[in-house]
Amino acid sequence: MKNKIVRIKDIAEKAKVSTGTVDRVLHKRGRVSKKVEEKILKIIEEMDYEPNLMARALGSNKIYQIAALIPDHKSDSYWYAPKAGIEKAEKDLKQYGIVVQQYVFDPYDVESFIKNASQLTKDNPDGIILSPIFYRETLPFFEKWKVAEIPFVLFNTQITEYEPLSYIGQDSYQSGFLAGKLIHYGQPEPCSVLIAHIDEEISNAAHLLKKEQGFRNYFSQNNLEHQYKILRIELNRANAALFITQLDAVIDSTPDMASIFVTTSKAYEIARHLEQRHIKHIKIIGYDLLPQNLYFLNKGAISFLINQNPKGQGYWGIYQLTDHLVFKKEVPIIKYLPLDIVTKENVNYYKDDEDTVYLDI
Amino acid sequence: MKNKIVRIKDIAEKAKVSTGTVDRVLHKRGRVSKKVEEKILKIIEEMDYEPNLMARALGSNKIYQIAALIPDHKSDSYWYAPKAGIEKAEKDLKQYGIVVQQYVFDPYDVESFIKNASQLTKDNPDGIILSPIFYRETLPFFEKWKVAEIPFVLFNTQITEYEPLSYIGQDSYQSGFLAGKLIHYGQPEPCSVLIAHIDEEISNAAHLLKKEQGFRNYFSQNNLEHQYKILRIELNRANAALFITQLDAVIDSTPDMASIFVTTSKAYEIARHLEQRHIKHIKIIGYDLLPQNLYFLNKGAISFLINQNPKGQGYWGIYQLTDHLVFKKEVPIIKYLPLDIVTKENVNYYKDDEDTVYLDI
DNA sequence: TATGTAAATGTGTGCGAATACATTTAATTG
DNA sequence: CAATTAAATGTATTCGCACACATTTACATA
Repeated sequence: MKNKIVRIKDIAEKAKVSTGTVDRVLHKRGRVSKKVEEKILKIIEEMDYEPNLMARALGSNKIYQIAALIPDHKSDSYWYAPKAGIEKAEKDLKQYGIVVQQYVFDPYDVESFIKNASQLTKDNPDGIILSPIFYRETLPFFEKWKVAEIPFVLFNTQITEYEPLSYIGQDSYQSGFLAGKLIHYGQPEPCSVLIAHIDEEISNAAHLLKKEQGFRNYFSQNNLEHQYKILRIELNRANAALFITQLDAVIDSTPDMASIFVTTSKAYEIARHLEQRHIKHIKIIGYDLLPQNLYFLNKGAISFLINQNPKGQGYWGIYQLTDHLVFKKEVPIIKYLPLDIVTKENVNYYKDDEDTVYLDI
Repeated sequence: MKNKIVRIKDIAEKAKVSTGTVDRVLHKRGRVSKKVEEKILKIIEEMDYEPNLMARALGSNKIYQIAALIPDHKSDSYWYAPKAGIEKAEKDLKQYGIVVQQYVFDPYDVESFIKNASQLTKDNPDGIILSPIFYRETLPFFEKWKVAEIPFVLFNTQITEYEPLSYIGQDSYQSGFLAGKLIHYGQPEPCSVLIAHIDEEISNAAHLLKKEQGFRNYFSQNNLEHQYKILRIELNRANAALFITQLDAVIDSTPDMASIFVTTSKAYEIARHLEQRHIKHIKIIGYDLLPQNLYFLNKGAISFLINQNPKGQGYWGIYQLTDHLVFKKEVPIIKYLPLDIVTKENVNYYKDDEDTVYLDI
């Protein structure tokens, strides 16, 4: 009942030492005799001491430089949201001494990535957040950061070598699985279904393959293989004519195609094309709430979007780093964000208004 | 570039007054000459002063008593989650001087509500959070709290008279609308659909009616009225035999019934009964991730659950009060939580593990 | 002009922790 | 055993703000 807040001073009194000694124990700064250390630790345990985070942040009066290595949203608007999330987090956490320096690279240019990553490394920040979209080129930097003991957080794309402080993103496999369910639920009759990978070099994009695999497994695990024929296609918008030709080819040669699952955020490209051809019976499921996708979602051309919450990913990344750096909290190694099913009727609550605050129970 | 953090002291220096005077202006404590006040306000504006919230909370060293007037979860397990959310928030916000006192009433006993509300009022807390499930009986207390200038936050159930500090919950109408979509999407062929209200006195539960209305409007707005026949039923578990009789009656008299929309968190009761009768072709859509619901969701007996995030509601309520009391922030009058569509394939990411943290971008 | 008084303004301390620095104690050496 | 030094422990100040209290100013009144 009467749980008064325990302060360092209280611990010190009880242990009959000074606050300085307690502090040393709390921060493992050494220079404390084993005997005393043990006694203090025991008392801390007993009294259930919890540091006052505000006093801590105030007293240490430190500035933490966090580096954000992110793709340029001018090259791919998907990256606008993580950037926004990062900036929101910076604003919220400024009071704890968090400062974020952005290093923006061109997602279609490896050199640009390397250049920025090098500069970042030279600047020696206290923490790093990045989306490691270039697998091979990222590894050497991980190595360096490990050596320099700079914690780094990954978002959007997961790389398991050189264990990061934390990964924030979705379970790609499960999201594909979920897409399978949504298509199956809306299409109980036998039909053909198309998986469309758009705009990514599939060989280098492990998460797209995972999505595909999850999707396929939904049908196989539910013994639906004989009812659903699953096709796949890789498209690239760089060559618009080819894009259309290839898409038309598969559509025209598959009269019973009922649904298309787009594994990237480019579902709107398919929707637009189907609209131009006045095809209405093909349902589309895609990812992410880009304005273009929302347009077709509201028109009914896209049935569902799975929200990867890119803004939340950015926000969370900074948040986790802050927890680690400022509050010395333990941070979950993997933070899977929910697989939000977004449709015309609930999209309003996922669209991002500036005031949304991320909470986490 | 060089935006050093602005402190009260900086303002005082620039205005050539003492920090005390600036403090008085900041807190509108009066006792400052008009001329000086204006000057200081101008400087505050110019320098874009933002108070250091930690220093503030630390310096004021105040304890805020928040009263939580909540239904007993022993009477209805739905209320377990909000309570958990409130307790989580209390734990997280303890460091800011937040203490929550719970007043638990029996949701099936108006007297119990009144008794607790009276006691609460007598205890004169700094803020109140409640779910006003008894409409009529709540209003007089709102009146009192308004007079006493105690901010109160509503969750789960919205009452618009006596504007509260904030309402946290879902848009019931829209959630019904969404349920309509989900049923329509999974059931494109003409059929009958049942709306089931379980365990609530419908006349007093405005939000259930809103759900029903939203549900019906989905079909009418999409010109589906002639394809879908919508039935409704009110059931009460208090009389188990009657419950079953009534349910069976409507099922047996409606051979083309394809879906049931349960407007409360009791979808599992329907699912259980259908299972006992070995009926598998009827799809169920309900609310909330109660363990019993999850059981049938994972079995496939319940197709979708709309997550009202009751834990989040509780958490958010306390959080908003804290923002208001401690940080003097402006708080959104309505905080609609998203209409999460939960199905077997994504339920894992909505289930509540203890460590989840609510974030809010 | 002296005095009383309210309004206006200034000052000092504490909140809980971090940290630099000061002091005490113990161990080691010639 | 005193001198030296390293290890262990203690103390004072700071962070930015709130708030109680102290002080100064302005103005009215006798």
